[in-house]
Amino acid sequence: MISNNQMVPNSVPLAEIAFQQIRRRILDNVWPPGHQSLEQEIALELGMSRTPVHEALMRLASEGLVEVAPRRGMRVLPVSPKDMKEIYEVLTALESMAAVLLAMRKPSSAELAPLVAATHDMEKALEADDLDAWARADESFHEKLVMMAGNSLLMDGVMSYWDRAHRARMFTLRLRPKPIHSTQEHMALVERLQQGDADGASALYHQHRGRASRELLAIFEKFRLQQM
Amino acid sequence: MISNNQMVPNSVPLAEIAFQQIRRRILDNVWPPGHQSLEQEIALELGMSRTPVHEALMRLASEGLVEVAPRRGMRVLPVSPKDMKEIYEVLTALESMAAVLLAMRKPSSAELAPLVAATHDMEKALEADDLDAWARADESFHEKLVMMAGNSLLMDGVMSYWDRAHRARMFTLRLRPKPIHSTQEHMALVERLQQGDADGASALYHQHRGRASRELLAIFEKFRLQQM
DNA sequence: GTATAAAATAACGTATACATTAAGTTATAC
DNA sequence: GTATAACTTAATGTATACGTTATTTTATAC
Repeated sequence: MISNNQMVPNSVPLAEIAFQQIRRRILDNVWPPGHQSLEQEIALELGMSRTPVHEALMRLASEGLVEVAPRRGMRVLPVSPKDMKEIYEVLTALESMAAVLLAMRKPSSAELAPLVAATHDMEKALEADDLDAWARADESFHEKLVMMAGNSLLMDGVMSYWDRAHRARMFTLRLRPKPIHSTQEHMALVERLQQGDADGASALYHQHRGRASRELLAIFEKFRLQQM
Repeated sequence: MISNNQMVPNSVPLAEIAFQQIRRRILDNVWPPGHQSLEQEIALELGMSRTPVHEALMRLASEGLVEVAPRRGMRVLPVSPKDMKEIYEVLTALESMAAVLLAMRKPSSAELAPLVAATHDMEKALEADDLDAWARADESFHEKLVMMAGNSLLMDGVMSYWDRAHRARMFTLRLRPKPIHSTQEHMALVERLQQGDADGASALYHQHRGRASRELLAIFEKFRLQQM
């Protein structure tokens, strides 16, 4: 049995692995909001020393997923209704800018085909009553759109903010009214993009995200989810 | 002589100090784009060990101010015209959202007074030909506006993106045409805010930032600043 | 029995030690 | 003389050791 202590440090830093692993546990609700862990515990669980774990926790804290209390390690942060409101406002700003940038490029229908395909996937998932598949297709639509805007900084920002909203969105997925309007709104948006109608695309996007945001926050209120 | 090695760790973490110190050197161009330093050198200069310096560098890298090359330490990143274009697109999205949020709150004139005051400071600075004072007043206007929007996540994001654009803006401050239109645009914006005209405020903000962005990029082209 | 003070324990921030790896230099062979 | 290979050097990533501080527990006094 090989038992030296640095078997595979090859090219992927342990700090990066720690970051990804902890992030995944949080996003998948394996570590639900309020969960606490000590650096030492995490290090042991991940088979590394405290150093890379500490570095990962600092990063996760700056991304708003955890808080590091002075003496009781990290704590997975809940997402309050206020947080969700703020996140959605930022996302609406960034994503509608992506729509504007894309519209100004006057994309061809060929270029927009993946968006149409994703929208069809949403429709099919809805007919099959597969909400998870619907959520995946919906995320895919928005991701493709932001990617096509051609601004990598914008893309990075959007992804970071998505992370914070992910758990709340998953939680409310089965509590909110069936998202029957989304496919129509997506198709209308694609049409505007193809016409190069930046203002129209922006307005539609604001409307689309505004509705989603309102629905989500209404559920939060309804279920008295002060935190989740 | 006291000579133990942990004299003043009281309350402010060294990693935070390292982050601030290095950030300031970069923003003030003490370490210009392209400047390289080794972790050990920085640690020596700041009177601490490599550990907190390493942590600070990771953070600075994630904020886009430096890059950590595999073996030659950190390197201060230049800001390319493409970077500036991307940063300004993101900032335009976030700040115009701030204007929308503020307008929807229908702020009183008392609340908006600081914005008017900052605009007057800009005017005075322009008359006195004091470009540094003008830049400070201009930044103050935008900062106050974003702060008043009441979304702390938005505020944090804007500040982070400002950091990246700061050096380029300082550099072009004396190369671009005198910013005589800014005060008018600011006053027009304040008027829209006071009327609660969210769409008008948003449109004006886009126009305002769009003009600034075009002017800045034109200078970059003119001076062939492939990087700075 | 309760409250306060002191001591012990535990966790993080930081320093230091170590190992891996990449770059540079030198030596040898053709 | 040039090219390739091996060795030396140096810098980071990670592990470990240490010191400080906060919390908890225990002991003592009222």
